[in-house]
Order: sequence, then structure tokens, then C-alpha cells
Amino acid sequence: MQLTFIMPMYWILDVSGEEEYNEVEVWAVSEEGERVIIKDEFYPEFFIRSGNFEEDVKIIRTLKGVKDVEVVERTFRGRPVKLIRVTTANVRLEDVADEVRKKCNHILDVFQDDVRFSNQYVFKKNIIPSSWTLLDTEKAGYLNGYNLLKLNRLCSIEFEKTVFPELRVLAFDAFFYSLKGSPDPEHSPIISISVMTSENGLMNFSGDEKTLIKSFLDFVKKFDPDVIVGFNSNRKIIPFLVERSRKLGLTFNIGRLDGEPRGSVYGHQSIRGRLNIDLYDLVEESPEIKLETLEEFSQFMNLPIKYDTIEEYELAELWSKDKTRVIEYLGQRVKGIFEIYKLVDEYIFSLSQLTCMPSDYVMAASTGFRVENYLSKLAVERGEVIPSRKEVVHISYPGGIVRSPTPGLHKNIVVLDFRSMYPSLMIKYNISFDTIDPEGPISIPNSTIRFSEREGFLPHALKRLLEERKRIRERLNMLPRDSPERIVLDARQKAVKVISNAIYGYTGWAGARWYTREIAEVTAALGRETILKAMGKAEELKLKIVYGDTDSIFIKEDDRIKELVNWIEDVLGLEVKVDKVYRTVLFTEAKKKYAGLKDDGFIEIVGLEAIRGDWSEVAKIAQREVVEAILKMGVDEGVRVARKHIDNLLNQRVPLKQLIIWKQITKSIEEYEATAPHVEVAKKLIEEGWRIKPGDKVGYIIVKGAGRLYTRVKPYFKVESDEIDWNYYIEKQVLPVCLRILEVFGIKESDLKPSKDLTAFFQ
DNA sequence: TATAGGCACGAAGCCAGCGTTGT
DNA sequence: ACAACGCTGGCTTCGTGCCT
Repeated sequence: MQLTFIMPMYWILDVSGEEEYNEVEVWAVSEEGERVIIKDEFYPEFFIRSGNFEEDVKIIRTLKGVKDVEVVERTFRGRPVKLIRVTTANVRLEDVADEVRKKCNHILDVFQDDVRFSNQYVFKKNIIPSSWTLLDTEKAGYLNGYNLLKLNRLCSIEFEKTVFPELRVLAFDAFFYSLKGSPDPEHSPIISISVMTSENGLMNFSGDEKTLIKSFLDFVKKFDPDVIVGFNSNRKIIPFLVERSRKLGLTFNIGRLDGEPRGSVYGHQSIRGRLNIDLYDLVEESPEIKLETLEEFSQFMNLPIKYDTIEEYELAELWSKDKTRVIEYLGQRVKGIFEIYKLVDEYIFSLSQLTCMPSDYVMAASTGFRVENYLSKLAVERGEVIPSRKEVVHISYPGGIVRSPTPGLHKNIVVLDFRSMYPSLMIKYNISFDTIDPEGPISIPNSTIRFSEREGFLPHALKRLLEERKRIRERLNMLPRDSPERIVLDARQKAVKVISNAIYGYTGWAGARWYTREIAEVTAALGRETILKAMGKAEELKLKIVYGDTDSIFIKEDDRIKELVNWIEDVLGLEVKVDKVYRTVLFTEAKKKYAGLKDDGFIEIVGLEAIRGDWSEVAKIAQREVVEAILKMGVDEGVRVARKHIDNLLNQRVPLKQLIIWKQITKSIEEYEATAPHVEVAKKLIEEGWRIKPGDKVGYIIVKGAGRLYTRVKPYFKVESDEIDWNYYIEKQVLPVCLRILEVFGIKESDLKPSKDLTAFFQ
């Protein structure tokens, strides 16, 4: 019988635990806004497939740390299996698993010994982080001023309550003092820490270092934030503050219980009882943000924050000269961090709910692990055992088809897009690791692989995601534009899309627990078939195809497009939509590069140098203007614009900042086989005390001189204007990118460069 | 603690061919 | 006369960052 008394509802902030003590620690916020710790007992488990159950069970029972042993039924990749379930107590799971591997003689497989304690708990108890949950608890005392509760029973998750609670948010950032090179906690003091909260506004801590740290920590304690948000806090700021505090004999305890932040999985710094969110993680997954700076991120989010940017190399010097300006800039940064956070929190919590990862972890985790967590949760729900992570060799397979574009200008081009092509194909053909069946009724054109009819794990996951997205969007469309619920729902549908779009790629990822190359391969093959069939039909209908890539077709506007769309939906059984219409679109000979003019006058540039992060600003601006001129006015205007930019360089009228070329260091310096300009710059910087790790970007300028390019590069902040090799920027930057566009219209290099007869050039 | 493959394009690296230079 | 040297052009490989 269902009890009807009112049970308190909590929003799950964070789940963590101590495996050795079988103690789970859940931090939550009640509906009334009280912050509580909820403790629960939990015994993690792993599974063994054995060749001799009787004997192995006997041995396992004698092992230290084994609480319970039972033979259970599960499925593994869809097939029923009998497994030994080992429940452990007072030990680390992996230690018991290692012992089992050593002592038992008939082990065929071990499962789930590598699934983290808190994950096991969340999956098994069906707890959804960042969501409202009815909990049956009893009071068990106080801890550091927080009500400590003991969990009796988890009741139910309140899916209907979508709006998140009011959390206390603290944005922060810090500057360190280093005259030369990157700061290091051993020698570089903390200059200043700034914080911003909605209640207290902007605050700054400067002055004596020890006092500064103490007052910052005091403030954190007093304000008691649920969320601490920074930019580059996981990899840089927090580890630095922890180390530096230690050096000064202090403990950087910013958690709700005593202790320092702990380095955790995915490079995340775990702060007890609080969510530690690093916005840099979001920058990394937003390809639109090239330089990955906070300034660029703010701009990308359309925030009207003005930054008086100070770069790292000039910070120390400026600090001695003008402290106010440095503190001012730090304040601008913190404000930016705070404002950005307010725009992305719904998305973060949605991803957290979906993947069942606490929100700070889900931010730090990459796409593959988010997908994997989502699938793992589903697996436990379905009695499917989670495979271990194995090291395998990956052989790549053919992917999508790209059609060569018809070069030139095209008027009125319709872009037809398949809706979620790969997910749809996986659903349509029931493609999954657990449905591969040589005798199965579902055959794949041009392939020997076959699938069974019983709904597979991945199609099930995908259907759930697609239905969820549809449901959310239906609800969303009924709500007023700016309503909080609508914003939450919109964030949620985006999160769902991210996960469902990544499932195909996940199956082809060698690091995945459910890595199944055949699945990815056959899905890609079906994708190729689909687009080829669609293009064939388009041609049959006498439609003019201009270009196509993987799941999109660019077609000259025509009434028969409707017919094509219907045919694709009826015959191929897949959804297509008109994604956009270009009034004019420009193609060169190259694939994956074009520029289109939309009806509203907006110019969309795809793939061209103008949007790449590894070209100088001057070249990017020049190309963008040439493209715009051609699309809006004509080729002559394009030529004029290109000449103007070349002329600017000839007369050295371009600001140094526009000459910087930024390139990423993608691996450790020793691993580079070839000598490259950006690597040489990195080497120089390292010699001078800068720390450069993979993922960092170096900015350089080409200076005058002879020989290889890598002998003529300098870090941008060391270049004097009389050293600049202006000719390089003409010949190797502006000219090639402009010519790439103008060549399509028969313009040659000589048409852009000043001839001996100057009157002809400046006409 | 890397979702996948396809593609363009610059610079380096290598080699053959050829002219110049020094002995 | 001829080896040593250096330049040039053609081709391949490395490296980055984009597209769907």
C-alpha cells in the first residue's frame, strides 16, 4: 500500500562516496532551500563469468572484502549469461577483483570492476543527479553546520518539476605574479583573487598573500556557494591555489567539509559539497570559439561585457605600474564568468540528468564518456552487464560521401538535409552490437552483415532519445518565449541531441566499452547508399545538384524538390527537411568550402580560411571582404577589395595584431617529427620559462630573413614593427586566400599585384 | 579519461637534375 | 676533368583545422 504522507523533495546536487567505508555522500537542496548531506550505505558489486561456477564461488567466498556471492542471470551484448555476482564491503572493488583473478582458476571474464563507486550507486538506486527527488530520510545529526540525514528509502523522481532550484553561485578568477614565463606555485605569488555572486556583486581580494587567501576562504565559507565557477579553474587556477596555500602553510579548504579540492577523473577538481564548474570545458567543445579565451566566449554568448584585456606576458609588469587596471580587468573577467554561467547552467544540469553524472563531472567529461555513461545507466536498467574497457586496435573504415561542387556563383540554392541520418538508419535497420546475427531477417544492401528483429540496445537508446526530444520540443513550443521552463526545456533538448548524435561515432571509437566497428562501418555504408540514392532520384527528376556532403544536398530551387522530398520519405523511409535557402552561394573547386548569402543579407562562410583559426587576421578579413563583395556586388568589387588589402600590406598599414598566426600545440614537443614554425616558437618560449602543454595555442609573426620559415618566426609579443616580413603576408597569406576565391572568376595573381605600371593598379 | 571519417592546404623533407665553383 | 656544393622543381609526409 502506498503511504500518502508528504515526503520532502530534494534536488540532487552531487553524489560522491568513500568506497572503502561503503558510504555514499549525497549533497542536496530541499524545496525550502536548505542544504543537506544525505548519507547512505552501499555495497558495490562486480560480475564474473566462470568455467566452473561451483569451484570459483567457493574460493571467492573465502576472500577478504567479499560480502556476498550469488549466481545471477544477466545479458552480455544481448545474450543471456550466467554470472557470479560478487558484492564487496570495506575494500576497493578493484582490489577484490584482482584477488579473484589471482585465486580463481576458471575465470573467463570480469565485468564492472572498473565502474566507479558513485556510478554504481547512481545506476543501481536509480538516482538522477540534478533532478528533484522524493526522499524518505531520517535525521542523523549535524556536520559542519549542515543537517545530516540518513537515507531510508528513495521514493521517486519528480520528472514534472523541471525548473531548477535557486543555487548560490560564486564566480572567481585569480592572477599570479611571474615576471618571466608561466607562474609556478613554488615561486610566483598570488596577486589578486576576484569573486562575483548575485548577492554580493563584485569583490576583490588583494594585498598580503596569506591574508588574501584567508579572506577569500572566509568569504567562501560565509557565502556558502553551491556552485563555484571559473575559467581554466580545473587545470590551472585551483591546483595553483592549493599548492601555493600549502607553501604558505595554509590549507585551501573551500569545500563544505574540511579538506582541499581533490584531483579527480577527467582532470576535474572535486570540491566537497559544491559543484566546481570550469567554463573552459564548454569552450573546448564549442568549435565556433577558436582562440578559446574568455573574451571570445563572452562575445560568442552575445554578452555586452567590455574587456581591457591584459595578456599573460604583460601582467606582471603592469601590476607594478598600474594595480587598479589589473584588478579592473580581473573584475571584468569574473563578471564575464558569472554571466556566462547564468546562460549555460540549464544545459549543464540537463546533460547531468541525462547521463546521470553529477553536473561538474559531466562538464569535465568528453563526449565519448558522456555517451558511455548514458548507455551504462540504460544497461543496468535492462539487466545488461557493462563490458570492461579493453585496449583494441582500430582499423578505420569508409565514411560519408562528399560530392565535388560545381564551382562558381549559384542563385537560389536549397539545402536539403536528412534529419539525424545515422541515428535514423540505426533505428531503421535495428543496428546494434546485440542484434548482429548471421541468420537474422534484416539484411543490409551490399553487405553480408545481418541483424535480428528483436529491438537492439542502441536502437532502443536512440528511440528513447528521439522521442524525448520530440516530447520536449512539443512542450516547449507551448510556452512563452522567455519563460524559465522553456529555457530549461530548450537546454534539455540540446543535451539530448548531443548524446543521440554521438552514438554512431561512439560505436566506432576504439576506447569505448561497447566499441563495435562493424556497427559504425555498416551505418556509414548505409549513409552513403542513402545519399547516393537521393542524388540519383534528384537527377532523375532533372534537378540540378550543386554540391553534397554526407547527409546534405544542395539543389537549384525547383518545384520538383517537393517530389524528391516525398520520394525520400516514402521510398527510403527517412525524414528530410529544407535546412536553408541561399539567395546566392559561391563554390570553388574545393569540397567543404563555400560561402552563401541568405535572404536576410547574412553571409555564411563555411570551411574557408576566413573562419579558420590558423590564418592571420589580415588574411581572414581580406577573404571575408572579397567574398562579401562578390556575393553582394560582383567580381570587380572583389578585385578592388583584394587590391586594397595588398596595398595596405605594401604600405605597412596593418596593425601588428592582425599579423599574428595562432596554431595549437597538439602533442608534447619531443613527439614532433617535422620542424614546424609554431613548434619552433613553442620551443623558444619553453626555454624562457613558459609552460606549454598540448592544447595550448602559440601566436607568432613571420619576420624578415632568409631560409626556412621556421627560422623566421617570433612570438608575437616580441616582434618590433621593423622586423615584420610584409612580403610574406602578401605572398603567403592575403594573396592566396583572395585568389582562391577570385580564381573561380578568371582573376589571376597578376591582376591583384601592382604591376610596373602603377597607374593601372591604382585606377 | 580521443565520438567517426573526409578534405584542403601550407611547410618540411627528400631526391633527382643541373649549373656553378674550387681544386 | 671532376668532385663538392647549392639551387630548383616535383613529389610525399607532417601538421592543423575545418565539415557533416
